[in-house]
Amino acid sequence: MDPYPHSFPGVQPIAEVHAAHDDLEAGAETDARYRVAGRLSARRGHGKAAFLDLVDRSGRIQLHAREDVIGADAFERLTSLDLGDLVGIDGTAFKSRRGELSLRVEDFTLLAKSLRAPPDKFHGLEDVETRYRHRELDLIANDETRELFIMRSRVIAAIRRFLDERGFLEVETPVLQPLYGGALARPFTTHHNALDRDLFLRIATELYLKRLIVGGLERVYELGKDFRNEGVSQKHNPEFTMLEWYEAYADYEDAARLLEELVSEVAAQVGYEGDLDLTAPWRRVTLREAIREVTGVDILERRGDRDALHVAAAGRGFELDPDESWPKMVDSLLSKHVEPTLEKPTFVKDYPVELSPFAKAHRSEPGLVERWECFARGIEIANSFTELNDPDEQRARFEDQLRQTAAGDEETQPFDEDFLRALEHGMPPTGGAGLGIDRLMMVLSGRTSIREVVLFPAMRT
RNA sequence: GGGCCGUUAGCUCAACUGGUAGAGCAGGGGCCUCUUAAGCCCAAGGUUGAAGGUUCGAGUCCUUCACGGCCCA
Repeated sequence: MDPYPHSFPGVQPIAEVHAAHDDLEAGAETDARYRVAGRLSARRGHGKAAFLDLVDRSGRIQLHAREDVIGADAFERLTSLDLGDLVGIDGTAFKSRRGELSLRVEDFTLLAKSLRAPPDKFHGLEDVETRYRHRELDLIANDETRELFIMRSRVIAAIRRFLDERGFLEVETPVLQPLYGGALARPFTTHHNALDRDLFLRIATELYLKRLIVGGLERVYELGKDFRNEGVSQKHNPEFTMLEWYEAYADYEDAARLLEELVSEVAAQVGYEGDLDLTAPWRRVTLREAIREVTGVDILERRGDRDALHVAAAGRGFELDPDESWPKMVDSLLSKHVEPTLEKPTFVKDYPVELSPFAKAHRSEPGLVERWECFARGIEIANSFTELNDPDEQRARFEDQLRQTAAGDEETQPFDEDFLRALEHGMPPTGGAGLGIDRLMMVLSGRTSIREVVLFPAMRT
């Protein structure tokens, strides 16, 4: 018997076999023959007969092997297979006396030998470290893990479908960039040998995508990996999947409507069964109001006055670092005290300009920009602006970032002359947004760690 | 970066105040033709995360390190 044959054509998903015989009565036989393949997950021997469980991506089915059906020699070979072996089965459907749909084995083929012991058939694989480092074992042993990553794939496919149907073009922009930008984060650096120059792994796709809006592509999106050189946590993996889209002639309100529609439709398509109500419209609240609700502090009454804000927050029992700038204090109040309380999907809108170097000034609120962040289950999942398209204003924002860099801030925005030059050709009014796909998966799956929704999360060595 | 907890057989877990490291599953040998965590009998399976230390004696106590989890920054 060849332990590693080359192929096994004509396999049907196990779920289809179940679907075809849903209403068969216990003890009933059929003439329906199927070819299935998968991994052997359990065996219950009974001398000259045996029950085996076979698992494929779609599900599990019981096999019944009888010596009087396949002959003594084949029976011996089948029952001496190890749990974990990959086998192909030809068999006839029937329902056992206890009502379990099964295949009576008529022929079988070893498709690949497993040389290592599989995880415990009952407890599965529980050791978290092993689950992350050897995800293949997690997928073999734990149905929930397999279902989660199948759902992730379906979510991503549904997102693409949603955007494609609305006239968005999927594009690809550089991952290796001479200058990083589009977010406030530290980049990974790498080196191009032939050019003998350092390059950065992108931290966002924002600036290139807006250059495509300048170029007249009108509606674009990119769904791919960004890289940020920061610590790992339950919410952060150094490489993560981000969707960004930009829509000409739209603003941040349009982007909010698109996001809530996208998420509610995608959730429905993948059969979301969690307890969050994701149907649009979602709650909208200004940043000022959100912070006031939770802390009682009015940030705008103390606009730009970090001492006054510090005192006001301390008076309400919220300690802030007195050396931080006013906008950083606002960010602290938001991320430490407000964000964790936002369970239901919520748009928090209208941010201080200092935190948002690419957002357009608010049409009616001085000192604020048209920006929202969207939160759910206590974490940020998306971020959006009415895009700043005035090149002179953008230049001033870059210059302000340079001053913050000089003051020692490591998460600032480098000056991007190519991007400014593009804006100088004229960018239409544009609404843009970024949606963290890993974060979205946390929300949809109810997982509290990003590592649970990333196939191979970053691990130490 | 700090605090707490964890790391024992391939997997899931035991081992009291320091006293010969055990079990179930998986794997091996046998019995068993409707079981489903099948059952029964037999045998085997270990550098207790690593390195030091205390002790007559360390899985257990101490120190350092590695990796992971949770909480905090």
